[in-house]
Amino acid sequence: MSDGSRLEDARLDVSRHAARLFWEKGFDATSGDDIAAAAGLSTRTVWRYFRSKEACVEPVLKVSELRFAALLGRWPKTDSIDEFLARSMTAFALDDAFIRDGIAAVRILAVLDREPALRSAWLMACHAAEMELRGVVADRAARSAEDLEVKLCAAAITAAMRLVDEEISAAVINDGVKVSSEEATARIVAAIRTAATLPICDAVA
Amino acid sequence: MSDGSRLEDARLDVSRHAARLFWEKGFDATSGDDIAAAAGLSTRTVWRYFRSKEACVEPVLKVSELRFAALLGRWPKTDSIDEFLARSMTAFALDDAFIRDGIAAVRILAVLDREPALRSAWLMACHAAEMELRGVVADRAARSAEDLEVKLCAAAITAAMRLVDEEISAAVINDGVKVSSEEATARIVAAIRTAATLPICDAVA
DNA sequence: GCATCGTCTGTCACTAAGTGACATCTAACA
DNA sequence: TGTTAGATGTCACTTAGTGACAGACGATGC
Repeated sequence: MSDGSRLEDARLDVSRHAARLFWEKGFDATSGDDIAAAAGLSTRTVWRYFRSKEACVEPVLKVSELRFAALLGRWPKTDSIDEFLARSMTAFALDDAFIRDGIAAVRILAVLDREPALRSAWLMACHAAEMELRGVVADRAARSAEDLEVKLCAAAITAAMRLVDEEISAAVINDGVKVSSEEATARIVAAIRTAATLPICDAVA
Repeated sequence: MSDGSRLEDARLDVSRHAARLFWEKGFDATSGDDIAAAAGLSTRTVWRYFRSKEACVEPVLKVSELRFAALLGRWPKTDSIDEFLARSMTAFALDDAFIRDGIAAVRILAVLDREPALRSAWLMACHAAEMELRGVVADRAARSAEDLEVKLCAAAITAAMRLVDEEISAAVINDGVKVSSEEATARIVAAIRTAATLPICDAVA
């Protein structure tokens, strides 16, 4: 593993602590010193890792989105989105890290209405995922990632997935609703299908 | 004009100064004191108006988007998006405040790649516009604004418009390309048409 | 017309977010 | 084994942002 990746792992670890503290104490009541102490490193290093306190939560929000984008990057051209996710989402969603980071993310998403700083971080995480999704769309559509239609398709899909994530998180955490993995997957698939502006959801080869 | 509106006007005025300073000096090199001095009020008041330095630029980014959303709110159900904007976009785009704030926004959008704090503010502004657009979509689709399909449609349209705004801004400021009002409108219309997931772009009554 | 009230603002002192400089440590490399 | 590059902690600092208080001003009621 390269040094860059090791640093990314370190940032993700700190981000997990930040997310837990933001969830337990609230954003304003959590200090940079709190985050540093929880993560076991100096406050200076926290500010080396993150450009702002709200940015501390971005990596853990981003990692779930990027893992999902990477999963979509392994989507065979011969499969529809339904076929592919029906087959792979269960194994993907059972992954330990995914569950742990997913819970952290779901908790953060549940409080966006009253924490603009966390919404800001979430929108930045979604934007990063959108950038990754451009590659997936470009590949399936056999077009350049710089193509405006590819960018638009990726942006629309990302927006749709963000909505579903927020809805499911609010339902689960705030309203106590139980949502099965299959149901969540079905809603994600439906959202991707509805939002996709290029014909990439069915087999393309 | 109510007090609330007067305060909003004050915040917008400060935001215009902030945007100009962020553009001229860069985000990091601009202090809260700088913004306060330029706006002619105390630093304390700047922090009463905004929750963070990056949030200072949100109002001026938001106002263009919200004005456009308000314009779409006046879109007759008997018109297509093309008909309506062909008729109303010129007068709308000639509005003095729109031009001034539009230029400020375009300049900010041109530097998003190297100013994550400004991108963060821009994404928050787009999110606010998305909330307004839900009403427009709900009205045209004769559905509730709480309907997930309405939310999804508004999110996809907002994402598409954001991309076009960013592309045009980067082209105009960074690449020196000239984009006419008619051309910008045509691109916005095309983006809205492509992204809309509900049948609202043509006459609905 | 004057008193009262609510809200906004500036001042002041302060906390917390975030930074620059320097020294130390450690892993990688020759 | 020595060198180098990069990460980290410490320290002192700047800047972002806050709480408390007093004054100003417009709205309201009598």
